[in-house]
Amino acid sequence: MKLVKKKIFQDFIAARGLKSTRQRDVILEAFLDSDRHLSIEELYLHLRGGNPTIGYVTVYRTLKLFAESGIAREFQFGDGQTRYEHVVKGEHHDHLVCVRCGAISEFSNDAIEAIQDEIATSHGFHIQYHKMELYGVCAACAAEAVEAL
Amino acid sequence: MKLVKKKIFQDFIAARGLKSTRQRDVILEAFLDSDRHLSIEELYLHLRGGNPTIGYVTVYRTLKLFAESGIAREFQFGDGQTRYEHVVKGEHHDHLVCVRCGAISEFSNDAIEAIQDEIATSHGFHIQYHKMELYGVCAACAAEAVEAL
DNA sequence: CCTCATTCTGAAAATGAATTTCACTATACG
DNA sequence: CGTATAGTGAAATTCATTTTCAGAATGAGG
Repeated sequence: MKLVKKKIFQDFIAARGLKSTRQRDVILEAFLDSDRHLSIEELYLHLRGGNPTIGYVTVYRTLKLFAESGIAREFQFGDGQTRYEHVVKGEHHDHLVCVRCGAISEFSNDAIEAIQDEIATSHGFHIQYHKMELYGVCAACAAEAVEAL
Repeated sequence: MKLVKKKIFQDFIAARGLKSTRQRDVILEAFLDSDRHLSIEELYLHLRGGNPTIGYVTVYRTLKLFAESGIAREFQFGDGQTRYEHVVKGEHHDHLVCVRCGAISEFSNDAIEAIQDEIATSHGFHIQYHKMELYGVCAACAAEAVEAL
């Protein structure tokens, strides 16, 4: 899957007449290896450990490129930072966001997608994509809360 | 419904030991009369027509208060501005967002809510609230696009 | 009605993330 | 190689949000 995404990005770079650079390689590698749902800053800080360092702006621009190429999606979970996750076309999932610890987990459900299509059709609406997030307390935090009593 | 929301907000103000002011009254009235999904700036600009004028900061703070009191919800639809819509507890709906004209319409669907609960349960997750947005082209924009051919 | 402690208001300043600019550097095509 | 083109990164800018602070309004207790 990682190789597929690399290939997609390389093809995108080539088709656009863009160049392959050390920074883009390093950022792509780190991005694909990372946990999902990274913000620009998180990825930037992670990369600063590396050597030599890569600028914030380059991380920012490269993540935008990833999104344009289709290997990443942009997200806003309400904490003020834009987050990126790696995906491939066709793949889709939604999120469970813990309001206590901020953990983000994923799920997907075909039945919901089917109903969404029905709703859209009945409104004369042509869906391009959707976002669904369930906010609440994750199992780990709930357990912790019980212990604390 | 408008009266109910006013009452809720007044009770909230009283319970918190806050004061009732002309500005809050004006903002509440305008907010409840307005179309939903207003940004701070939109509401501020709308109010500037009035006389005398109310400051941006006051609109900002008052909308936050509305959200705390439970008569409003905060939203991010990806255009960089925070939007507020008026709701009452228990009421819930989701959104269809047109990527061409920005129009936002609402829908609600019990089947989806039921599935969401199941998913949450199977993840040991305690849902507090959820957000679901379908992005695409609305009927009006689709019609326009066809005409333009 | 006054008094006055408390809260509000709103202009201005600060913050914080995203985005642009620009001088310099790296890439890659010929 | 040489050079046109794209990329990089520090600094500056933008833009919405949030905080600060001095003066104004509110309302509870005289």
